[in-house]
Parts: sequence; structure tokens; C-alpha cells
Amino acid sequence: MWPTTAEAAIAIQQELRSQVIIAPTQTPLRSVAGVDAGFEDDGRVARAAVVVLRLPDLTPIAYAVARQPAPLPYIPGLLSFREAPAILAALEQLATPPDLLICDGQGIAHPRRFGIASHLGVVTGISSIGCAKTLLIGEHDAVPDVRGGRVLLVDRGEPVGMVLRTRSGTKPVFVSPGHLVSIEQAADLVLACTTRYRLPETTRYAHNLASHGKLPLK
DNA sequence: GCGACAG
DNA sequence: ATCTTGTCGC
Repeated sequence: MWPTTAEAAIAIQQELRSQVIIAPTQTPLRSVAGVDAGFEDDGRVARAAVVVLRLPDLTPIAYAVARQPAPLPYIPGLLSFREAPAILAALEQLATPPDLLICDGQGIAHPRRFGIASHLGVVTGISSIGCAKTLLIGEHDAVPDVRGGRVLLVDRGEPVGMVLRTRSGTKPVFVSPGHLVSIEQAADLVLACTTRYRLPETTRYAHNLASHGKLPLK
């Protein structure tokens, strides 16, 4: 099921990329899940957390934690193979699947247009978005320094995402659709999940649960 | 060959 | 990601 070599992992991405659908999804969405992962045992085991928030108020309504061995070392472009096994295990523990997934990483803003958000979206069939803290690929102009400021992220002449300022005075985030959402909608949804911090509440809750084993965040 | 390179 | 103190600024 999971590849053991970089070559095999890339082959899987090449095969699944054709299944990615970039198009606006039907709203209103009733829930959003933040997914993230941490590592233990010297990076050989991934510890994932999923926290589901109700929309549009962002109240936590469910969560799950799971751990799975990471089949590959970290290699730029192959991040999903380290985190997806554990994240999928956590998602399976939920009684009800969320309407949307916000991942800590890229969606189609990836060398093969198949970042972790796209991978999770295609495998689960759930709409997904990638919201990364740093750039992997692509070029962009300066981002207006106001909450909501945004500029297109372009790679090889193709629009692949949006560089979004979620808070004035802080570095922007790199948003790209994973599956079943459009670039513009992805940026709007990330903004809708962001309140007083740079990262969306979904990511903050998931990261907190994955690394500190706690949910209370305020 | 020389850089760049999600978490 | 992970190892870690203090420090700057709202």
C-alpha cells in the first residue's frame, strides 16, 4: 500500500494526479477538519491528529489521534508519504467525516501537482486545501500587507495557489487547493478559518493535539 | 553542474 | 519535523 522508495512514491503521485479535480465545491460547508502530524522514535513513526470544527463558528466538535510508521525519510515533494498513513488512520476513527480538510502543507502547489492536501483529498474523496507556512515551488508578487491581501502563486506559467496574508504585519501563508475546491475558494475558506493568528484555527488545534496532546486552545 | 527544497 | 533561552513588540 505504501511505497518504500522515492521512485515508487513518485510513480504513485504520477498515477493519482489525474484524479485531482480543481473546481469550486458546493457551499455551505458544515464542518472543517484540521489535520497535522508530529514524529517520534527519531522520525520513524508519525503521530497524527485530526480536529473537526463546526462552521462557521469554528467550535471543536470531534477529534482523533493515531500513529503509523513513516515508510520514507523526509524528501521535499514526498511529504505525504510520511504523514498520510497516520492521518488517514485518524480520519477513520471519526464517526462522521468532515466536509473539508485543511492540511499543513501544499495542495497542487507541488512539483507534480500532488502535495499532501491533494493526496488526502483524492484518497478520501473529501474536499481539501493545503495551507503551508513556507513556499515549496512557484513565484509571486508582493502581497498587500492587510488581512485578506492576496496574490496568485504561479509555477511554470500555471496558477497553482494563492499567497495569502491572514494578518497584517506577519508573513503570508501559501494556500493551494488539494481536491474539489478552486484556488479562490481555497483562499476564502482559509481566511474564514483564521481569526487572530497567522494560521487557521484548524491547523492550530491539530498541531497542538499532535504535539502536546491537548485541545484547549483559546 | 549549481541552487532550491512543504513538514 | 525536532533540539531549546532569552528577547523583542503589541
